[in-house]
Amino acid sequence: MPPRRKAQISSRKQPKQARSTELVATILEAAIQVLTREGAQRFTTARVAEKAGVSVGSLYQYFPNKAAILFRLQSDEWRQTTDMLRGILADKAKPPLERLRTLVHAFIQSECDEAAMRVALDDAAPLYRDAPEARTARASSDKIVQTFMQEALPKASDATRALAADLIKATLAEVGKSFSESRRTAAEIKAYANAMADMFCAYLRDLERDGR
Amino acid sequence: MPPRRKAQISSRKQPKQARSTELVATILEAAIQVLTREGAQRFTTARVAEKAGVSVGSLYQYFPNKAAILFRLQSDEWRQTTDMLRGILADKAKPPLERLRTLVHAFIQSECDEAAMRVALDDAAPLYRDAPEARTARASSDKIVQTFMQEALPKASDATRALAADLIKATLAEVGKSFSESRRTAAEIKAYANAMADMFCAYLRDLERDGR
DNA sequence: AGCGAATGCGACGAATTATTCGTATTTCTG
DNA sequence: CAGAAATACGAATAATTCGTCGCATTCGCT
Repeated sequence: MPPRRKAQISSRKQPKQARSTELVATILEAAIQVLTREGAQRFTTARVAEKAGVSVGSLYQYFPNKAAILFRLQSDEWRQTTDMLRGILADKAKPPLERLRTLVHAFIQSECDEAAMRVALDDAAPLYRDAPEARTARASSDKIVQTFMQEALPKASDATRALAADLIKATLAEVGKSFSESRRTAAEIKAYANAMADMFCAYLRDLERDGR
Repeated sequence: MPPRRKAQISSRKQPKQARSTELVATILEAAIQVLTREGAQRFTTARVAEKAGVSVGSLYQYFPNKAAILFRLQSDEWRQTTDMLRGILADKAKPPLERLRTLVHAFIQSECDEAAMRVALDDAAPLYRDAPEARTARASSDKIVQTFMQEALPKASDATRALAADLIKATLAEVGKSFSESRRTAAEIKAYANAMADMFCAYLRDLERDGR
């Protein structure tokens, strides 16, 4: 059942007519439903096709395999998130650390809003994680944080900046994920985001003060 | 293939003779091999049994299902880690924040030492995550961090302490996991652990200074 | 209308899988 | 050493799974 070797993930065929474009959209929507309602374990091409009211054969016209559907979902989520974060960090009217705080809140909130899907998508990660397309996608967010660090840590060395960027990026992503797994009230979410922002700010302030 | 309903995870039968005790040990060792070498996807009872030089039937004498084997591995790892951390935090000769720094280094290091297994075990998490046994196990580590926070943040409120404990615990666990996925040099590991410790210390110092 | 291309279908093949159960073997006990 | 209990075996079973293929239908266009 697991594809023996390299998983091709790039799309098999581009939809050329309106109906097939819509079909792809229908499939993706159904895929989200199946993923959130049934979980990663029970995410199968047959179930997705059935939910979409489409035949498996049609599905395989536009997605070379199961992993491709998952990767597409992940990719869409990802683009959406990075766009949001880029927008927040670009607002140069506010000081860097305040932007960072806004970012943390926005990220945690979005993570909690779609917790079920994020968790399921994460469970399915082994299926698409090693695809080359996934790796290239990651690089784009690195740049966003890197340039932010230039502003937040003007006095620091490049190495320090890179390390801080790595750490904050990982913390945000991973901890957000684990936090979203357990249902929380709005107040808890806010408190947690604040604490995380406090932690980041304290760290960055120290780094800048010591001028490393 | 996925067990339709609730996964029983507690052990089926206790080994009573020496040979069966050894058999269980052999199975667990083989399970580690399979998990690290083949990954979570290809972790099957048949493969484990084969690697152990044992029949599947024998395996099922002592493990009610596949998830039970994985849970057992995770459980062992977990106990080992918490024991180590407890030991580090108990050394009251050093000031709290210094102990925390030692702890971060030890944790990240151990995570990197067995990266392959940790990653694979994490990939398989959906199979055992929802078992009640897994939930109870988590509580014991909470206590360790909680009591440490009493020392590190004597002036803070209980709510603040709980939040800080949650945050640091999650960061350590999750970020350690993601960090271990990519191979790193010893120097990088050290630098990263230091940065993380810096971040924690900066945060805790701020909390304590403000006396919340 | 009519023709080629695009699209849609879903039964089917091939492959894996987890787990059971009847039987054979070994160990323990008195 | 005999009978019972524990242990070990592994072929057989029942479910799922992914992905394909030949054929039917619809679309876009002249």
